[in-house]
Amino acid sequence: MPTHKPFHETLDLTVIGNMGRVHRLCREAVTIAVEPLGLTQSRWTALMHISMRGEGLTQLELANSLGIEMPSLTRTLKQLEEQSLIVRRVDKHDKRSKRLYFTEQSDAILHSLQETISDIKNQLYSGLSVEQLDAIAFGLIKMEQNALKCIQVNK
Amino acid sequence: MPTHKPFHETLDLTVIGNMGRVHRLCREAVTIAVEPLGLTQSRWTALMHISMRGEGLTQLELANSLGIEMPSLTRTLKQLEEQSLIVRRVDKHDKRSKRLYFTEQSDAILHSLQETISDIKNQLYSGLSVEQLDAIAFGLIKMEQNALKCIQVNK
DNA sequence: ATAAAATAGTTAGCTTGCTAACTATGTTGG
DNA sequence: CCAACATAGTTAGCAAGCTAACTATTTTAT
Repeated sequence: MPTHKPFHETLDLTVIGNMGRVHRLCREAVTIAVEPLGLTQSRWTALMHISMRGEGLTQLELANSLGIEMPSLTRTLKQLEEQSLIVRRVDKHDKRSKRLYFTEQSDAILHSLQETISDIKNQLYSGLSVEQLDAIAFGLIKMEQNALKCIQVNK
Repeated sequence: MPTHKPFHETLDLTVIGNMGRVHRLCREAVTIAVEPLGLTQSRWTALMHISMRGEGLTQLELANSLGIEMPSLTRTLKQLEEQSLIVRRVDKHDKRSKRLYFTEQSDAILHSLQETISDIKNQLYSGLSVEQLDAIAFGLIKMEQNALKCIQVNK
């Protein structure tokens, strides 16, 4: 058997490694709390962003807001439309675009979502000061920029 | 159409939202650089952790190290074994356990991996001080604990 | 004016996380 | 001692991210 130098002497991907797990757990925490509403993680996130950005935004705008690609969003929106929580209407001036609107059914759900998420958010961020949260947010943005540059160069 | 209060007045999931995207991009940056070796993200991560923890660890130990569940790991290890980059050997004393070992083929790959990842890591963390990275790591760990508590309570 | 390029969205299929339910082995308590 | 429970690993199938390749429009450039 060959011998191998341990990676940890030259390599520390702790932050990257932790991020995925923490992200999964945070989303799961919300999803469990929100389960009675029949919403998965991608669906409540999408609803939340539509509400945040305001009804009538296009799918592309929503995808950018969510930081995901269009095909990922298409699936989620299809499910939300089947649940009658949104409608997709073709834009009058540009027939390629579809704009997103809420329905009567989504009203109650949105209020419940808002309260639940606000509550969970407090629990997730508890013990962390605004400064600490800012530091994390700053670090993440910096790492995102670095990653994009890195991908650009090597692709 | 019903009216809706915008979420952003009461809700800020920026950090959580960013985490998933940043994590994906960081992993992608490494995966692109490492592509010539024929390794996907889950496979190079697993190899790296086996190297870090030392050959001969069990699958369960590796799963814990990676922060993923056993079934997720089983698939990745099956692929690595098909690529002849690891072998799984049943433990002598506990026939339920399988211990993980490198092969002759993995030797060259591991060295190349180590160098590439070390390089990418520097790029990803560039512009961030040790203090800032510590702050992020601390924040992530705190949020993970909060999320686990939250899941426990609501489940 | 129209042919070519760009853009919005969809579909198909991959990756990698998950849970639930299973097998096989090991441990423990009555 | 052995029945019940616990543990390591696997299999099957879901969730949600992705890219590549497609359609249908819109814009641009000759």
